Amino acid sequence: MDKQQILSKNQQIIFDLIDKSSEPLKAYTILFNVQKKGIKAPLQVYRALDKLVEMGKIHKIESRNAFIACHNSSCQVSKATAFSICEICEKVTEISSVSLSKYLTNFKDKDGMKYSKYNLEFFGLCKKCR
Amino acid sequence: MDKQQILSKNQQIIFDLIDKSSEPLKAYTILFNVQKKGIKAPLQVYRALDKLVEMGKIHKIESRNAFIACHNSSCQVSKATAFSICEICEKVTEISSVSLSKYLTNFKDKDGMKYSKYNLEFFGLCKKCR
DNA sequence: TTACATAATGTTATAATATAACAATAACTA
DNA sequence: TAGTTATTGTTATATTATAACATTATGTAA
Repeated sequence: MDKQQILSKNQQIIFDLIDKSSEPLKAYTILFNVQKKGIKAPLQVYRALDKLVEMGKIHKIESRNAFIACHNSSCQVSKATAFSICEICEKVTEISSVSLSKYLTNFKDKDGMKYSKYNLEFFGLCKKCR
Repeated sequence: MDKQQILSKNQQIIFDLIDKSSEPLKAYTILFNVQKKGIKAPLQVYRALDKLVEMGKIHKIESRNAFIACHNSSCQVSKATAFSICEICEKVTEISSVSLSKYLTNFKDKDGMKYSKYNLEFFGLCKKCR
């Protein structure tokens, strides 16, 4: 899907909130923050989140049940995601390493099988917390 | 922590169930299956799961909220996990590739930071579903 | 421009996943 | 054997996510 596509009203409201956030946002945190904009129900949030993930505009941090905006300009990595997560301050950074994505995209398991889609989460301490 | 350590009663019951399962098990599926053994409450299950994950006896498949037994004999990979997940039949296989774990353990981000812990989930179609 | 299809929205209810708080018991250790 | 830590039991509740159904908006092709 094309990242340049136009967002619907709810999608735009929720994307804007996630995009301007400095940290991953959880669904109910999002809900709380967009209630003044008329989005009242969890399902409205989850539906927008699903679509935004599909489009590659945001990513879900699976280990945290939280969402961050994609910071890779290139579309093709939306199915090949890697993040670093600080175990103290919970800061999450999207990793955009060409060599890493090449390595993982080309990785073959012992049956010779390749996987076009993956999600990688690194854990450790960020600069500040070390 | 040492994988050879003795498990407590609840830990053993829950580990045995996960270990003999051919697919990842969810917490409430586990609960249902161990009620006849006297484990009645979700918290009893979650506490055992937490400990088993800590010990490296089981792993959590984050994208599925489910748990599988570790099938790597070597302890040192309990903090460096990789799985393949079939998007049709949901079959999950733990990947034990020395080159992959070496690559990821030695991976440095653009700040030169290394991460000793990671979780990688590959998605695609398994042999049967292709 | 209208009919049809598809996407998005709104709403209520409920399912599924996970933890808080407190009390009691068992196992380890000095 | 006293003190400490790990484990268990129990009730209640918090958090995350989806089902089901009705409605409105948008895109598309005759």
